Amino acid sequence: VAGLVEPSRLAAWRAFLTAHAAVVGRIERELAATEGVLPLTWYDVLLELAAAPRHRLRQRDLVTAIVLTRSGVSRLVDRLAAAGLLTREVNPEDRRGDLLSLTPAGRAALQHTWPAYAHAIETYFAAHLDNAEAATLTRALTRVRDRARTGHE
Amino acid sequence: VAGLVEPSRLAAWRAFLTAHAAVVGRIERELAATEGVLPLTWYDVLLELAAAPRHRLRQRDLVTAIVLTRSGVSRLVDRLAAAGLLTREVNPEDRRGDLLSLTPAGRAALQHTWPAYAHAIETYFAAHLDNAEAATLTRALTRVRDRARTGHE
DNA sequence: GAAGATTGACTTCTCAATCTTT
DNA sequence: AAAGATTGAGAAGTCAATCTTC
Repeated sequence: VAGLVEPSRLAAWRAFLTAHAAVVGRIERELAATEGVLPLTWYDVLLELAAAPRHRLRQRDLVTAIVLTRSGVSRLVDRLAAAGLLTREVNPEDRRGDLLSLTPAGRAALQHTWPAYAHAIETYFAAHLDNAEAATLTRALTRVRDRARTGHE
Repeated sequence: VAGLVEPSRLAAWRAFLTAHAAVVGRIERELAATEGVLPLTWYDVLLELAAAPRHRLRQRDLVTAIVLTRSGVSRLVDRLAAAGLLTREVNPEDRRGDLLSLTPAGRAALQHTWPAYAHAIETYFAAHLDNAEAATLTRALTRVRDRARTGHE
């Protein structure tokens, strides 16, 4: 298990994998245990919607934003729609993809979830980073993510 | 979507989540497309076994090493055993948990997989980090992981 | 034909309950 | 009772094939 990858970078890779599993697992279990709070993925979808130009998105846009396959997004959106948190509206300008938009209930759920989510991020992630580390993580991981997306290789 | 978490740390959190999904997804698809190469989780289990003191571990040890629940480990080990990559041997000193050990086939698969895996890590992760970033990632993420594990709250 | 979305079949994981051994 | 492991039921994602609209 050596050669081929420079040791300090291999260590970074292992830390990246295990930290993700440990922290995300923790946070998700904590959210699941809290009454009326949305799971992480649901939150992400609604957040993207809230942040979108006219508060409307096609599923296509979610594929890259939340990093899921097309079918994964389709099923996730089904669940959110069934829960009444968003609606699909026909897009008159391109009937291939409906426009998703937040319902009032979706907006409320988003606001209600944020404090619990923020608290979990703070407790299990943010509190353990200093300013310089946070900046480095953002810069390095954003670069890594974008290269992986653009098919780099 | 503000307050409660310092913005630069929130950015780090978002980058952490999306980078993980993008990079791991990429690497797993690449390994899956390569003939005779093991999936990431399988590799991790065999690697832990290879690195263990007498090349033997209980499932219990895998729970923390590869960050899965007990039942997840149980099912994963089932698959590896069915594939002939490891065996369960009764532990005479404590019959509650079998000892896992690599078969020759498991050892061979490990060696055969490493070059492909190393190449993928290099291409989609390591190549995009400089030395300082790699060191910071390891230090910061290891700390974060260990705090999440110890129930920190 | 290409792009957006959906669906069936399948994989892998989690939780909760259970069993065995200590 | 606690620790290690397993199992049934269910959740959520992937791939490949398919359908609709551009």
